[in-house]
Amino acid sequence: MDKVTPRTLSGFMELLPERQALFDLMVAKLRDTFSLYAFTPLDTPLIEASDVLLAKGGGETEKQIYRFTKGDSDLSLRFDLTVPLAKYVALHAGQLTFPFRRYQIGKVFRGERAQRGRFREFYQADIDVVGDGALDIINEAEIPSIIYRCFRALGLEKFVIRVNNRKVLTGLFAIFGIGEKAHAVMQVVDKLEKIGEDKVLSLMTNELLLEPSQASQILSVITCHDSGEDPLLKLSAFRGRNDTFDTGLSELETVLRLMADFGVPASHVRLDLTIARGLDYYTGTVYETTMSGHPEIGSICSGGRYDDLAGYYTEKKLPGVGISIGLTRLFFILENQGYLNDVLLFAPSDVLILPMTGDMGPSVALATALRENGLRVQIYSENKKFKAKLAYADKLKIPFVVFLGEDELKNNVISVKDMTTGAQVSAPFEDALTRIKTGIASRCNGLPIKEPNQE
RNA sequence: GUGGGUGUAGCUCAGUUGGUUAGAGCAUCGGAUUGUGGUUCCGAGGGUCGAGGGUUCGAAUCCCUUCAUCCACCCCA
Repeated sequence: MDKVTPRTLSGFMELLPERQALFDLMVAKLRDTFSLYAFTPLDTPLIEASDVLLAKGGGETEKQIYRFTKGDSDLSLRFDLTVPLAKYVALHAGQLTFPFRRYQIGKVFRGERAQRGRFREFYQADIDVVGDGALDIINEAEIPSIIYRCFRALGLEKFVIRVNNRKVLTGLFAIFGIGEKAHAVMQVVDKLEKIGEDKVLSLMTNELLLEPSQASQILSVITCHDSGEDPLLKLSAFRGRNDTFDTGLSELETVLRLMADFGVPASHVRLDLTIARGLDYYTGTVYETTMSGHPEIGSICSGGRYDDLAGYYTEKKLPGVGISIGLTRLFFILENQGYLNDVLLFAPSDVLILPMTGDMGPSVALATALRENGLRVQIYSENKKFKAKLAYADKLKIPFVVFLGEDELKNNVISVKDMTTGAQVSAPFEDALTRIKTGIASRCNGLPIKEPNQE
């Protein structure tokens, strides 16, 4: 009979057990950090009614969304966690307490061509604060500081949180008299780092039909950081000529100042006027975080302020600020940069019990006793050759193997083999337990813990 | 959606101008060693050379088609 070829679709990640355990450790670390900042966990369905997910409509979303029908239902897989949040908040606004601080970690789906660092199914970790009617700007500084803490908690050091403000850009473009082209200009400016100044300049003059003098003036402001100038200083020269600009600049100054108070060192923050983000719902502060050594992976974290999150679902005005971490990308960066090397000792259990008697009773009782002492224990119950049993422990990197046979039972001891050193001793239960526990304690079974303040 | 590269064992890849029975490393399994793993040694299994068609005495190799995959663009986490 012909077998179906087992395969995993391109762009869908599937990990072997050891790497999966590491991935889960990463996620656990993030959850802990989010909790520190008083965010509450949330989960929403993977599948939603298509009209709900596509309420915003148009563009890439519609092209990339996985959409299907089941009977008469028109359904779609969520392509981010922000739209489901908007629906959730609009739907349950009456029962929620605002400001609503939630985090959500889950899979999202995008039907685009897979590439390095680009998946069709990937995990996002979102944190958002949603206000009722109003939301203080302090949140716009706290959110990126959480990102900083998360990344440091994972052991990452070489990353930069780029901050910008859309009001500053739109205001600036209005001052230059190209307000109606602001959106298109932002899109082009966003490419600066990728295609370079000359190409952006030619796009601006040739495609967007800006005056060459306008274009170069705009660029000189936007790229002033590269020429060693202080962007804030450069920008303040334009103060007083456009209300939106003035508001944006004040916001930007406040956010940058508060971020420092929230504990983000200047080395990890950068006012970058080139980031604009194509996403429509950002109205103020925007963030983008990239790894210094990995430009090819692109952004692993981005977000910003939106004034009207749930406008497609409700009359209620619900402003918010949020950020989204691309966990699947983040995981590959952690692996590639060797941050997980320290935890390669990860094993699913601390002790493997090899029963040497026909009666499994004593082994089961031993397993129970060890588990009651907090050890992760597994009984090898398969009828294999002895060497195969030890090889099993070896392959899974289980640090201790316990033998329980006639000799041990007779003398009321257990034999413990330390798989790292090869040393083996027979000792009474309590003695053996201490031995194992000390051994386990010296192993690293978590992600490296680095406190943000220990620079 | 547009453009380019690559498809040979479970994985990473060799394979000469087209020429006998398609190879290596790793992995797997067996043995050396039936109450002792990792190292070593010996051995074994595993392939419709992505698929279909064509040229040829002869195709993994050349041509066409198709599928898959990777990269770049678009867009994005």
